[in-house]
Amino acid sequence: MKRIADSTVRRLSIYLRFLEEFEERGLATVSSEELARRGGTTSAQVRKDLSFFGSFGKRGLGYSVPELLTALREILGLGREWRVIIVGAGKIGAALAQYRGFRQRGFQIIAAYDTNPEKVGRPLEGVQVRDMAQLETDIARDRPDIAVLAIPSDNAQAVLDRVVKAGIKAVLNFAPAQLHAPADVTVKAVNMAMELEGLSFALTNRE
Amino acid sequence: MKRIADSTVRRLSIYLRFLEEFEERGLATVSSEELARRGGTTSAQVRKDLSFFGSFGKRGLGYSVPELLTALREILGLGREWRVIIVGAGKIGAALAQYRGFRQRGFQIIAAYDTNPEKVGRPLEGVQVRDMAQLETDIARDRPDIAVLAIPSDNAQAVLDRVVKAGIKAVLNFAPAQLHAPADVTVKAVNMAMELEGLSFALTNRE
DNA sequence: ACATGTGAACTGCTTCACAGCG
DNA sequence: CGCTGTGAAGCAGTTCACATGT
Repeated sequence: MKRIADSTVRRLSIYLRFLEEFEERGLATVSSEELARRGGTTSAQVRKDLSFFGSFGKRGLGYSVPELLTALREILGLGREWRVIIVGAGKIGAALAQYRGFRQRGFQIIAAYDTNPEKVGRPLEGVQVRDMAQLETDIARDRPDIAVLAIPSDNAQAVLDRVVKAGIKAVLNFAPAQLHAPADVTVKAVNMAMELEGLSFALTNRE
Repeated sequence: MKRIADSTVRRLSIYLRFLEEFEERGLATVSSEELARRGGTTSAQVRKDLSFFGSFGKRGLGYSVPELLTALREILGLGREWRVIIVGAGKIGAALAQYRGFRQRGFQIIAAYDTNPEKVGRPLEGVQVRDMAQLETDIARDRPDIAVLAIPSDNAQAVLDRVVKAGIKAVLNFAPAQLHAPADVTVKAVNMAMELEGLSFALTNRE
């Protein structure tokens, strides 16, 4: 398959949200123009994004909401359950564990990990906290698809190396560190400090 | 000033982190090559990024670590304290309130806001929780620079409108919703669900 | 000799504009 | 006629390659 731009995938996620909303409201069809307006982009962009994956619309009419919804879920791989582990049972790990948006879209949190003996064994927001020492054996047994790193920067690369070696191919990193992984492993980063610095830059450099 | 790409600003944040580390280790100079290797980019990219703001290096030698550090802090607007409010005292708000990386870089959290009377009045991770009803009057008095939205999607646009109307020009949004604001207001979004969907896509569409 | 700074070339994402089809 | 689907054009960000300064 042709390589798809990151920006395209992010917009597909956005369209998906609107379509879910439209479905709830019982709307039968939607135009690229409508999706664009809501998503802060252009109708041409919407059509181009979708065109990479097929022809989902009807000329002169627009897109069937349920049909496009199904197509987008398929494209994004949301037609199945993904097994997720959270590494780090601190405040951020806890916030993630209780986040309803995950389960809702098929991301099932199967366990959290921490080194702190105080936390190990106790449930965290309904998720079992296990000892980091078990990480490799657990991954071999439970075969999670995704690891979320909610740990300090210092250990982030070391822990990434461990989960990668154990066979994980997708990682979401919350540590404010630039991590390196093999090409067949996808690493996405959420860096709050960096976003704030972007705001600081914007506030400072406005004419 | 020429418009600076978002991607450039993000990379400057990354370089800043490495320079802080280099300074701690007492290194005097660093080359664009070294910064590139650590940051997962190319030396030409590093030099181009910096060139938008001036000439900070010495040919044949590289960049002075302390000098480039000072320059980057200046560029990113980190030479001052930024006043931040957190709207939403839930789990995510709590995780943000205790996050040490903020204060460390000059982002001072002056208050959190919530509608829940159980939470109002009690401190959250050392931050005072106030009633959302006071939002406008407090903003007028305290003049925060940045608002962080850690609230459910349903209210996110309404709350954004309120803080914008009260004079806030920079917003960091954690709600998984596409928000719209006037052009003179910078809105950055952190969307965990969307990042996970990006991973789902990557896992699904690999050849 | 070495590493920066930068115009030029390139790559790839976005926008345009219109043919195609319901 | 209206709106999609899509080549072509336009534009922005990245990479190249070398002149420049130490």
